[in-house]
Amino acid sequence: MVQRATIADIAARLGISKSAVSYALNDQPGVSAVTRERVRQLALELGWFPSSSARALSGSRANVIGLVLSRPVDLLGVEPYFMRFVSGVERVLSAQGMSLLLRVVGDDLEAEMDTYRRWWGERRVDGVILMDERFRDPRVAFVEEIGLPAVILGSPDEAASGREMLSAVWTDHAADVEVVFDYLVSLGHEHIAYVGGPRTFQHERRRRRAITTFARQRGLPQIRTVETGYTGRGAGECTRELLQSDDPPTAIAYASDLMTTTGLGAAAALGVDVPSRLSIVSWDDSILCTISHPPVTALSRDVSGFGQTAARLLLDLVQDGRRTVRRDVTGRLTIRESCCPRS
Amino acid sequence: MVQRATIADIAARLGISKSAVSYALNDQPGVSAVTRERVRQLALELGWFPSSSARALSGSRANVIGLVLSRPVDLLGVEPYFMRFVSGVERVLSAQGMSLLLRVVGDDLEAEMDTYRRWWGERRVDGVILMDERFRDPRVAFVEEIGLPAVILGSPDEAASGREMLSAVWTDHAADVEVVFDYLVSLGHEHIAYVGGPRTFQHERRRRRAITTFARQRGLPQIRTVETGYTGRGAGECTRELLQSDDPPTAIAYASDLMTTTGLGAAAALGVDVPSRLSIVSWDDSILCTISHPPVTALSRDVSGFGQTAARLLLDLVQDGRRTVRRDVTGRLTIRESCCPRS
DNA sequence: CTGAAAGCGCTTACAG
DNA sequence: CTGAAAGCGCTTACAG
Repeated sequence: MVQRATIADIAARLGISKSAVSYALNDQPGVSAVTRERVRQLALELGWFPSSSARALSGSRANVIGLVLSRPVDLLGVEPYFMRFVSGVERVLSAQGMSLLLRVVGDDLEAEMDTYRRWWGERRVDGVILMDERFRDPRVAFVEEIGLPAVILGSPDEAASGREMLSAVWTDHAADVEVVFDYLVSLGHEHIAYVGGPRTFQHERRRRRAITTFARQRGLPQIRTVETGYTGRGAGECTRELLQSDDPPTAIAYASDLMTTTGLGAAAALGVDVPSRLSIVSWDDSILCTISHPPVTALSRDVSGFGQTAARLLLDLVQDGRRTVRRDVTGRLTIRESCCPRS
Repeated sequence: MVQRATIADIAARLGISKSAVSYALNDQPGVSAVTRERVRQLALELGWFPSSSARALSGSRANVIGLVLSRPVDLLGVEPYFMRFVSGVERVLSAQGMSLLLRVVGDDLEAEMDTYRRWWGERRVDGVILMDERFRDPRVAFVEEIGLPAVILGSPDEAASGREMLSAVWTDHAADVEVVFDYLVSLGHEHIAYVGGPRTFQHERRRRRAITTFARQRGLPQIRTVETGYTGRGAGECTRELLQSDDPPTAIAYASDLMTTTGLGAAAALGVDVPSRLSIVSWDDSILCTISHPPVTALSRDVSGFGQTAARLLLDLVQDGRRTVRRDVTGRLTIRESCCPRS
């Protein structure tokens, strides 16, 4: 095992003070160009890296960002969304020499908040990203109370207003709804169902409200929304019920790829052909939509880019105290083979 | 923002020394039961948590484990394997008050090793898990050289022998091969193809070798193996080629769920019915196998449990210096609807 | 059982 | 431009 060098080693070998070494290594004024160069050279030779804990202790910044995934583990494994998001976050962080601390808890906001309390108490993270804003989200007041900088993925009005250390990235659900429903309506569909996730998620509530508004404005009373869990199972059951009802929809939009795929399976099991008898759209696009049969038309969004944006806003917040409320880009519809004009 | 308390605060409020506080909080002898209790009580009231960096600096352990995922980001997002593994690792760590540092790099072993060098240099992690042993894996010698404790997911003989700070969890590929191929052979299949990933992965090489051995021992020369990338695309192309060859297989086993799903699609596109004309088995089981049509018979393994085992071995290594080489449990076949007797 | 002190490896005013 | 010193919040021998 190679002994890891410290600035004291470098200082000793060069016959200068530790402070000079520190200044040289941190691009601070106070050292001659020659000394600076010699220090750097030796640091490189010795394979020196600054001790993260020593730096954190004196600099009072951990250079670590925390992310808690509070969803059922099964879901995390199978829903591509999370890994795509994480990789976007990670990309921005590692480019800045920062790290990502990851914690997986079941669907449990209390455990999530406990984690924040602990991380922040231990000075382990500089800030966190709050995924999936909930209805009356207790996390917002909580992070504010303990003073933990955060970025929430959700609405600016309820979340970020008046908060000191909270930024937000929000999605314009009305715009997304127009993209999806305009398309289906343009194909002649009037009877359209949206199979969504639980109302405990703020984005589900907003999407639903936008759908209702859309339906009223366009005079399409047959548009309806259905609530289920974010599980394949739930989406399958909903699909079955919808298709077996007296007045089945001719088009269904699902909140996630996973739900879409199961919905597709349920339709197939009932002998309802997609797309000739039923058009299907997924509100989220991933390879699942590509490999299913038929490939599914989906609202594509850059989830990794979303993660990058969230990470950047958080860095702005913890590094410069800059609060931001940013609107995420609206999704684009990727047309595949799961929709056709109403027969 | 609440000011975070330190042991100095507690000591001052109680009129005792910092060391007494430290001993009390760490269950060390040297404090009376009464003092200990008063300290604990106050720490609780003040919401005190030990500063992780201060602890790491004096205790010389970071209490953090590192995990680098070096796979194409697209793959990570869509292959359930990684998140399942990560959640297993995370579970063991968080139960011990340890944290997981996650880094996502493209398919790039150099970048992975750079990350280790930096993490270790910065004393940021106590050890790492090396996923997916490669053929002539450069990481093994590397972590040994820099003195970084590690657990490798791979073979014991080439990897761990003689290494000081390397544990291993290995898989008995011959046993897995028997499970899968015995089943297919029992259905009357003789002409079976294995569509696997790149030979740069040690587990692919071992699996292949085990398949070849199996074929020779059973006198089944028509069993063959094909190599492609771990992408849906590659598996689709392989499937097409196999099915359009002069002598197409009657059964195909795929290395991953994702490949299986694409393979299924390719067969459907060619009008080859599964299972009546082609039986399909996936070497990895996840919900993808459940939601596909037909649902796919798969080798089920407890990926999360695998992650837990890896994490435990790593903790044994960094906490007690205990090296272990453990064999992972053999997979069980979950029968679904993608196989039937050869017609 | 208790306290004063050194040390972990840095950063950063403060004097020269 | 350079060095000696204090401090970040802990842990841990070492004296009492």
